[in-house]
Amino acid sequence: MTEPVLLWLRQDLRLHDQPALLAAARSGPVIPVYVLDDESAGDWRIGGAQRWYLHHALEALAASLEAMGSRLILRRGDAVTVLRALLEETGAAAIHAIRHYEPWWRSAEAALSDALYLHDGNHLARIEDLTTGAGTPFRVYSSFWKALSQRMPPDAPLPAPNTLAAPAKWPGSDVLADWGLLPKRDWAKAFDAAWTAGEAAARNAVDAFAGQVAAYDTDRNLPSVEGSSRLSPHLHFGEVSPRQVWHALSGLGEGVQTFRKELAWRDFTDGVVTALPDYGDRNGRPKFDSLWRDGADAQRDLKAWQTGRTGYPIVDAGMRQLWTIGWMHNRVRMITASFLIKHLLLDWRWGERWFWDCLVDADYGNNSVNWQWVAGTGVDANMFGRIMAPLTQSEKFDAGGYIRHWVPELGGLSDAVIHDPEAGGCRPRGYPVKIIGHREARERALAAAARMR
DNA sequence: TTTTGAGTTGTTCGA
DNA sequence: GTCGAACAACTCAAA
Repeated sequence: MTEPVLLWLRQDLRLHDQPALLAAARSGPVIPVYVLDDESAGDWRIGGAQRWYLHHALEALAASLEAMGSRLILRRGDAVTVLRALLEETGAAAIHAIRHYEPWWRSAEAALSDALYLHDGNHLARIEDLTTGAGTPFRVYSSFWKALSQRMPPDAPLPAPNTLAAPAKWPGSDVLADWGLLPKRDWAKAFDAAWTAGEAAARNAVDAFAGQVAAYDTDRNLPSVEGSSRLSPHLHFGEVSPRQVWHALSGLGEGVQTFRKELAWRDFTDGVVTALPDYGDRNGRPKFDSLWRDGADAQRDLKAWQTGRTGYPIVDAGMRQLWTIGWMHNRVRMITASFLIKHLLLDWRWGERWFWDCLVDADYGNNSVNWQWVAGTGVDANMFGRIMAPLTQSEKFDAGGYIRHWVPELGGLSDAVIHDPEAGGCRPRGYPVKIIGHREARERALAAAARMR
């Protein structure tokens, strides 16, 4: 009997197009392992919403593996320590895993390098292959896309293995329910209705989106329309790979190119955080370090933003959607983020942390890069002085239906007044007045930025 | 090294 | 109400 190998699963919870799984299967008996690691990542350990998702994703993956006569071994602790112990315990010859680019995973991979075989599978291309003429990583998306395009399409997705040999003896496993991943807050019901985790569900989501992608160009910007892909949690947990998505959408019309450009952002942002590992914690441009408000008033404003009580309907709708289903429409993410940073003049990291805890799709690269982009503090940044006008955006992208759905106090208002009830002379019961006026907020932010310069 | 052109997602103002 | 121009401004990528 040959020695078994460990298959270390992280954000790649699938059986199809899983090169680490295929390589492991070819080498002999396979012990699939998921390690719940709340230590390596420090403050970036997975947040509450993702724990809910992870619970269901692991449940689905374990069922698929069991259908193949295999198992999913669950362990908890620092990943390097746990895997070293498992190598010892099982006599496994090696670990196979898909490469990930979060800084804590890169450290763990380096620490295990003598036993670890890394495979590329969660990106459209190898990050290190995409560099500028000078050999440095891209900091500007459009240039990155140009370089990536030349390497597209990605290779065809790989099949799932037919069989998976079991080891002579299975190591012990934690019981998933004992991990306490399901939240104490009363989230579960709305989450259940919004998301189905698992590889099969991910495939269904891709199929459903394939039917809509032709209209993606216009519909993705309309919060009231289901025009975005809703694939982000599936992609984050690797229930589907980006190249599977790329190929599944081939030849489906104009919107495909636009969507693929969005898909490529995952690759781009992982390149940025590979070059700048603390990008989630540190301003890309240090001069912004002292721009933000602090103190009790700032905390009160943060709370109003988090709970969707700013008096700006589009902002409040977004924040309540986030809290309720662990996800927010992309355009509204921009509007709410810009509002926190510029209208409330609060540190973007406060918002980033909130998103990290609340989003089922929170990705270290995407979250950091996009917050810094909106804030204007980063590489490839928007200018700070470009302040989104929430009321204009709400009207322009026709968010009336979206607001009525997520802000029940405004459910009875017509499109004519819903974007700005105050200006329309409406004072709906229980809905707060604006926390700050748009013009006033804009002038305050611009003045603060001018002082900084 | 220097220069040049261009940059995910806008807003406001005034004609 | 609609439209185009002005806005403000810094860094990156490539020639």
